Order: sequence, then structure tokens, then C-alpha cells
Amino acid sequence: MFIESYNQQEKVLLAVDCIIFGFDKENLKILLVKRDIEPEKGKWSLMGGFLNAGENLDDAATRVLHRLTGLSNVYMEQLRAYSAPDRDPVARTVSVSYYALINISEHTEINEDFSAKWFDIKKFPDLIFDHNTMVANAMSRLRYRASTKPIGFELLPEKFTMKQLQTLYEVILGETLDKRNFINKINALDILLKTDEKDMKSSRKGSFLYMFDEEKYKVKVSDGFTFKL
Amino acid sequence: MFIESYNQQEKVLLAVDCIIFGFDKENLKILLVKRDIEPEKGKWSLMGGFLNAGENLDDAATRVLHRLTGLSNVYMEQLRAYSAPDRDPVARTVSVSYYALINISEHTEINEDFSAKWFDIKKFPDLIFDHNTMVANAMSRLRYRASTKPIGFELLPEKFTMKQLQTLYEVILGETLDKRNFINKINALDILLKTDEKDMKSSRKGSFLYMFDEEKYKVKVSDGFTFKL
DNA sequence: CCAAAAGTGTTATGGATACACCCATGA
DNA sequence: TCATGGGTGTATCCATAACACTTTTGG
Repeated sequence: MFIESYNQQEKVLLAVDCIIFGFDKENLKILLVKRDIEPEKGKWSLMGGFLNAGENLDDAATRVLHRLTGLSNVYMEQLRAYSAPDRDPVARTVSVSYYALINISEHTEINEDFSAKWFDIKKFPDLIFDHNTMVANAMSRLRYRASTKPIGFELLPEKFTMKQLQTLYEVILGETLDKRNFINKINALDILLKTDEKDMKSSRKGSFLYMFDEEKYKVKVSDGFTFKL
Repeated sequence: MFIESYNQQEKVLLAVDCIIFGFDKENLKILLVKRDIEPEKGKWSLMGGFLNAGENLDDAATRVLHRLTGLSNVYMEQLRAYSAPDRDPVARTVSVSYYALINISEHTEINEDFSAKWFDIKKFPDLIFDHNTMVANAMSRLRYRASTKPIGFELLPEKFTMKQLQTLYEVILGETLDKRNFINKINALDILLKTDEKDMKSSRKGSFLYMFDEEKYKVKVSDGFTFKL
């Protein structure tokens, strides 16, 4: 800010809205809540909340996510501010969107107060206000980030099969990938740990489980390595 | 937003701050203003302003830029929100940063009320608040965007030499480029118009002037072309 | 005639892509 | 024994990177 005096400036409500992504080993999902206040009561929306005094936006987004899911230490990233004057019919509210990546399989403790539900990213209901746009923008940022940083692992359980990892990247990138090329690429990155356990659910033969070796990744990064898929 | 009632929420001041990039045919610059109010009076800062009622953030950023430079129709892009509770010591203010790309050579009508000055991006004074961080983030977004969209032309005069274009990309990307490879790549994109005029200032032989063919670019994009440098 | 910048193509390298068969196992 | 998904390697192609000499012309 500059020039105008601080007094006599309009203040606005500032909110955060979270695009919460999950992956159920087959499809990419988003977690939506059913709005229980007017306006638009009963319609689906992103989980959101207002910024509190003494709190920054990251804190607010973390708090909002925690309130819904009980989770902490979740990967979140700020996306952008939405500020159309009439975007919220009740009061002038500017909202900053965040996306979060959570691992569905290990945590299904969704707070029931919010009537939340997972929806497939390819078909979910119309959302209130500008939330549809927020989701679309989040999706495109996710696509970019997934090819730049190893964030895919945030969406997977600690141990996962190569097939799951590949399927995840396929749904994020929106294209099918060649199995051998994908595995070659991943192995070339040298950031996975192959366990000697097998997942026997998906086939008779069973498929090996892998883990993301975060320590190794960090060391490689500090040596100048950059993730690229 | 969700759940909390709209009443009794803290409202905040919302500002925009502009990272204004320019290019003088040799170096990348940013336009800074000397702050004439307390706190930090006399220190350099980004040009900014508060969000008005009935205005969205893009409008506010456009207005702020216009006030300083007199320019309209400038390329601007929202970057992100800065929200540390104590980032502005006077009042709780959240700021959304924008970067703008302007063509220095054709417009030097900087409003004198603001004691503004162009600084080389590689050495500019310490800025107030979190403005240094804003500039750093803007720079990294600019680097990314420049290899994704033909925004470089926003910084150049209508007609420019290949050398100028190459130098621009070199300062944005922070690396030197091979002349022949650069020209081959640019020509392969097939979005430039070669005029029959020459710039005689830089050499005895003179170098041809080119223009960005925006119409052709748009047609190509709608045919599925994507700019990539 | 010389200094200074403009202009111009080809080869080499490496990463990306395409592609098909055998293996292990439970039913 | 057979059906199902898991696992594996190589050849081709294309985009990128490296690289040096000739042209023009004002002084």
C-alpha cells in the first residue's frame, strides 16, 4: 500500500476456501461440504472459513482443514485471491483459495458436523459462488506441481504399488502413460524404496510395495537434483 | 467461507502491490516509489494502494498502475496474498501482489508525485515490509511465464531486433543463450513478422527489426499451438 | 582496410517414445 | 491349466546443444 492514508479505507471480510484432493487408488476426488447456512443452504461448497485476528492465511487454511478432517501436517499450497465485489451475496468477502493433498485410505475421520462427502473430480455437483472456478484453477496448479515436485506421494498411503502411483499420475495429468516408460522414469529418479512386502489384493502374483524415500530426496535436492516427471 | 456466521468476523484492510517490470534494451528493471508517509517514510517500496468498494483486485491493481504510469492495457497477473499479521505495523493489512510488464522506451511519463525510479533487478535498495519477498516471487513467476507465454513482447517496443529479444530472455531466465539456437527456435515458432526496416544504432551493418504477430499467434493457439521456449 | 556486430546450418548427443513377451499364482 | 495382472529391455526418433565463419559498412 502507498499514499492513501490507512484511515477511511474500506475493510473487507477475508476468507479461505480449501480444495481438498484425495485419491482412492483409482480416482482423484475432492471433499465437499453441504452448506448449512443461507444463502445457498443445502448446496455443495468447498470447505472454508474466515481469517481470524492474529492469524495468517496459511494458518487459517490449516485450521479450516483440521476442523473438517482432524488432520495436521497436510500438504497445502496457496492458489490465489478471488475478489469480484458481488461474489458473495451476503457481504463483501475476498477469498483466498488453498489446495490440500490428503491420503484418504489412512484417515477417514471426516467431521460429521459438516456433512462432507468425497466426489470424483470428473463429476461433482455445481458449487456455490465461484467455487467451480476455484476447483478448475486448483486442478491446473496440481497438474503443474505434480510434474515439478514429488507431491503425488502426499495422496498415497505410506506403502503403495507402482500401479497405484502410475494411476495417480494418469488421473492428475489426464492422460494414459506407458507402463514400462513410467517405471523406468520413476526408477531413474531413484527416490523410491522397494520394500519386500507385496500387495496381494490386486492380483494372484501380488505386486511389490514401495515407499517414498523423503530423506534421500532431500539429500538429492540439496545436491542440485530437481524432480521432473 | 462456511459455517461461521458473517457477523462478528474481523475485517481487514486489503491492498495490492505492484511489481512493475521494464526492460531498457539491456537490463531488466523494476519501478519503485519513495514512500512519503510514515511508517518507513523515505524508504523505497512497491507501488500499491487499497482495494476500493465495488472494485475487484485486478481493477485495483490496474488503477494503481495507471495512477503511477498513466498506462492502460498493461499486462498484469496476480501473484499471491501476503498475510503475516504484523507485516504492516500500522494496521492489519493483507496485500495481494501483481506484476506488470511495461515497455519503458515508449512511455516515460511516470507521475512525478510519487518520486518513482527505475532500478536494475540485480541491484535495488532494500524495500519496506515484505516487499523484497514479493519481488523475488514475482521474478520466479516471470521466469516461468516467459517460457510458457509470449509475454516478452510486452516489455519490448513494437519493433525490436533479435538481439534485443535474446538479451531480454537472457536477463529473465538468468542464463546466456546461444545466438543461433535462439534464433532458430524463435523462427520455428513462426510468430514474428520481419519488417524491412533496420535498426542502425547498434552496428554499421544494421539489424532487421521484427514485430510480434499477435493475430497469427492467436490463430495458432486456437489451432492447438502452445508457446514454449 | 579494419573493427564491430549481424547473419547463417550442420552435426552430435541424450532424453523421450514405442513396443511384446514371460512370470507367478490362485482358483 | 488357464486367466489375470506383474514385471522387464531395447531400438528408434526427435528435440536440444554445440559449434565458426562470412557479410556489411562507417570511419
